[in-house]
Amino acid sequence: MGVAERRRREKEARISLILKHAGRLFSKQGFENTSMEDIARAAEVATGTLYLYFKSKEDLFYSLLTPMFRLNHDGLARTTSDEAEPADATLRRIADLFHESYRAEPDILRILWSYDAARYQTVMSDTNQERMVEAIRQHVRVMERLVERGMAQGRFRPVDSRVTAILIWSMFMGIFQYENNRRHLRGSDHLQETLRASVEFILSSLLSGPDRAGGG
Amino acid sequence: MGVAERRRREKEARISLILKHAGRLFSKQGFENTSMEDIARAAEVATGTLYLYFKSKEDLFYSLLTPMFRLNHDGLARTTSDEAEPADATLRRIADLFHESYRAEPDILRILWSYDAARYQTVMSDTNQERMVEAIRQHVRVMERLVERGMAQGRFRPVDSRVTAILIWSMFMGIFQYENNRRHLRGSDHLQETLRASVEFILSSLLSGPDRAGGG
Amino acid sequence: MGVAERRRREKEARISLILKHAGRLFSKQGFENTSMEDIARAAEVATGTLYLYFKSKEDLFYSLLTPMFRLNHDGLARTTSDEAEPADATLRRIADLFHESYRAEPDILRILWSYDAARYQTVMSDTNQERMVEAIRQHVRVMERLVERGMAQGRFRPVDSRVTAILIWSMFMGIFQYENNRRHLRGSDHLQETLRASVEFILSSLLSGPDRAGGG
Amino acid sequence: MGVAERRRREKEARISLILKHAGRLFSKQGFENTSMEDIARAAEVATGTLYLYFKSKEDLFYSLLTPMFRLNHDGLARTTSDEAEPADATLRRIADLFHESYRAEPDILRILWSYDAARYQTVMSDTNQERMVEAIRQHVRVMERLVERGMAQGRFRPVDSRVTAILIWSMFMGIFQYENNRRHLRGSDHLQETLRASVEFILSSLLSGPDRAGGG
DNA sequence: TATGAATGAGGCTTCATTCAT
DNA sequence: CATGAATGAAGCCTCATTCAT
Repeated sequence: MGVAERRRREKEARISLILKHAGRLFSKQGFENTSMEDIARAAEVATGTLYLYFKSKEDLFYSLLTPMFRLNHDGLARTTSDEAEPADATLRRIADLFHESYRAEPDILRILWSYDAARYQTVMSDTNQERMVEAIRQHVRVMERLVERGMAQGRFRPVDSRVTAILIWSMFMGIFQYENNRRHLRGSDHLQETLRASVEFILSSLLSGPDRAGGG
Repeated sequence: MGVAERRRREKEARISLILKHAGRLFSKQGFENTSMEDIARAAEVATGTLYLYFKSKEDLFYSLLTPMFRLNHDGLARTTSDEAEPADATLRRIADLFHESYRAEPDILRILWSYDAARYQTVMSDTNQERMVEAIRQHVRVMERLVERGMAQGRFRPVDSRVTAILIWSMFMGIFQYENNRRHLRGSDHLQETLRASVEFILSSLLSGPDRAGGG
Repeated sequence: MGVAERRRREKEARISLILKHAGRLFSKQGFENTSMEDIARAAEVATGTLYLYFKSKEDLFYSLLTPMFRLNHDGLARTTSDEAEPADATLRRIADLFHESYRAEPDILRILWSYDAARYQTVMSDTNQERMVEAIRQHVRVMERLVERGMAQGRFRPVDSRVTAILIWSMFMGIFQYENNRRHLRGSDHLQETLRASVEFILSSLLSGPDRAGGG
Repeated sequence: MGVAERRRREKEARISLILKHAGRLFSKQGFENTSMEDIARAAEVATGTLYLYFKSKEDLFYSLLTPMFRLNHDGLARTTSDEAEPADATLRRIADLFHESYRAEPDILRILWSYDAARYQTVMSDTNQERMVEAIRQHVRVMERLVERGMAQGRFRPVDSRVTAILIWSMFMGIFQYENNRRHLRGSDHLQETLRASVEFILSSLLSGPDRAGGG
């Protein structure tokens, strides 16, 4: 009994070990430039072991998306759950949530911001394509509801909440890409400060009347 | 002599034909999923012919960056050359310039917005890596000077011009990525309107005093 | 002691269970297309268990030949033991014996008729190769003695008993192959009737004088 | 012009060289035990070259069937075309035709006699399955018509022509298998004499009245 | 200069076999 | 004894690159 339990835990540990290294390699080198042998070597298992847990290279790649949904549902939902909180405060916390998510699992978030539907079409099943898109859509919807709340609270000037949500989301993703390159090339890490600056920038556009803030 | 001249022109035409099809295929299918034979077939030349003009697949890929610099130098420089123009007007024209560039050469611009230093490291020489980075840096610098001009003109509120330039640039690139996916998945094309909305959003943050505009 | 006895019986039961499923799979899918895991799953044991009883996949395969020898020794010997019986009657009973053997253990007989020395050379040890060949040789010898008996009885016209035995044996094996394909492709089962027709055909050639029969 | 012609001839020569060695290896070692590298090495070409001419290992295998149909249509049709010839004489010539075919292309004929519908199902497309089956069916039909002709000529006793055709065909294929094993194991080659003996055996069953012959 | 057939290294995947429990 | 997870060699196939014409 105890044995079965241990086995199960070891199996899960091994799977998540493989996923960790796979995510790291996939996001660093891309799907095509990462070989199954690379992953096996990094995770310190034999090539064949990968196929005990994943049906194919694609399957392994897709499995990385699942944790992303958890971030999505749990994290974002919790952060935005307090409807009474001023929208600008919530937005600041969202930026920090993204930043923390990045610190915890950079590879996962990178899959999100570098998602290219046209390129992944060849390597993703329709189902996974759809899951991916749905994850992004939900993120944008959270932003949209937040903007609406800000307007309802009288703190945000009236805007097109849908378009504004897209702008905010795009800005965040663009920052991830930019700062990631900067860190890779320069070694300097400005992600958090740029994210925060972007929030102030956004708020200085959205906040109405006396709340209007000066940027970062 | 006339013959040599014709030969030279034919050669250049052939090269640019190859580049056109290569750019199209690379950006549609990615670097690794595009074979040299794919390119040869699309350009209607033999496989071996590619190697007359490009030393390797990488070399061919890098050669696509050159036109990007032209956009950079020629287009952006010209668009921002009139120092007397109000910065907000210039920014609106920049957004349209980006949009036109995308219409003319979507593949080129995509290389820019999907640039991932870590991923390309394996497939790019340091030299080309540097050229790529320099291109982006110049773009950001143009934005930076524009923000500075806006402040000098008294039209923009005082901000950190460097950070703000990064935010603007990141927002543009994020929008390209987002709208490109949306178009691929939904078939609807909102690129120009989202770009324009982003400019108004930015300006509603930056413009000082009575000029402050309501967003898209 | 009773425990040891039970253990022994369980072991034998397990071995013969494995052999049953192995034979079924080998003959349906061929040696190379049948994996040890296939066999383990069919026999409802673990993969490793197979290696408790068989040194290798080859060894397992060879072990299937043993029952074939039993058919050979026991069945054929018994069927042809009555030296006083008219040879033609014996031949008819041999055909039925083959047919019954096929019904009981189709896989075993198939190994016999599809035996290809050149192909099996790579996968069989010389020893097993020899056992296989010896089995076939004994079958042919039984036929040969039968033909000789028929001639001695004055019922068969004088023929080369060796060659005739080969012809009969080849005909039987050819019929197995042909009818097996027909059944697989058409779903119709003509094995027994074709075997019987072949016996009558053979007898119409061999029987001398007034006994000469009309075929199938 | 002459160049194109030479190229075409070289290409065909290369294809038939590959086919020759592939056929040899496939029939000696079987489909699964023959690797593409084996074939490439035997034909003295690179692995990739095989894929210039054949889409897959299966495709290469199937391509071996085509020559078989030529034997079928051309050879058998020609041999049996003279409707006035006594059926027994024709049968003797058919046996020799088979023997010659075997001498010319043993691998091809072996594919025929070792054809196992159940086994090939996994490795053959339905189309090729059907072509294979059709080839065998045509062979049997030729035998059937021959038997009918023999009866019409009054040389053969009345029999079920269909069943008799199957018996003859099965006998031939069984002999190929048997003699091939014998030659492989003993080094002695009795194929032709056994085939001829089988014809005499068959005729001693079929021929009516005074023509009835004594066996080999 | 242009061609495209040929090359062969490298990637994904399967599976016989081992071994710790 | 029995298990089944882990191993890693080997197979099929692709494709960047070369070279004879």
